[in-house]
Amino acid sequence: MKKVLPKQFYERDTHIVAAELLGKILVRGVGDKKITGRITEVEAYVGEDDLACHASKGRTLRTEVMFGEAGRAYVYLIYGMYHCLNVVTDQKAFPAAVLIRALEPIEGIDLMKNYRSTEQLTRLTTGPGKLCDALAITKKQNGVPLSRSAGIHIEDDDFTVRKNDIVTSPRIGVDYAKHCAQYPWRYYLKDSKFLSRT
DNA sequence: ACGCTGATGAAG
DNA sequence: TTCATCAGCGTT
Repeated sequence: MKKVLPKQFYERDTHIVAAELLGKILVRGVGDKKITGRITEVEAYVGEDDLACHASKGRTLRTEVMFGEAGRAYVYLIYGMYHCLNVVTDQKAFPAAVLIRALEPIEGIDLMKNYRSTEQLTRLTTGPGKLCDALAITKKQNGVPLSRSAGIHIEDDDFTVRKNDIVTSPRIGVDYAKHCAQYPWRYYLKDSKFLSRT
């Protein structure tokens, strides 16, 4: 039975949310079309003390969403050309989020191929920038509560993920974050063919 | 190994 | 107001 993850799901410790998001379905509604994929890889960004987290710069226009309510989308532009999708976690006023890094495509694959301009299934959603391309996610979605009406939400379809299926590693692309760079805060499904490059 | 690209925050 | 930096990707 599919059910939309409620706000309470996100209002918990970021690492628990991150691990539990693996295997869930990211659902994107664009017009009357639907694009979905199973989450295979995520990263946790936790608080102002985490030097890899944008919130370590303090509360600014950009990081405002992370300081707000859980269960909202935090979308930003990186390297001038790619968008990244995060979901805000934990309590209000504590800035934290989970970056969605990779998906296994399920529905709307032809649409994803169009958005991405490639035919290869494994190149559609295997990276945070790629999956935003494939699902047509931009800063227009920044700050929206994850819900059906917003055109973006996450569902539980009772897919089972065992503890042994989850692997952790240091986060990608955060070498600048000093001691925080080695925190094993990347979570992914061990046997998935749909992961970002290592 | 490198260039693309523009928002962001820090420096001045 | 400029400047270096960046939670990535594709091509070389």
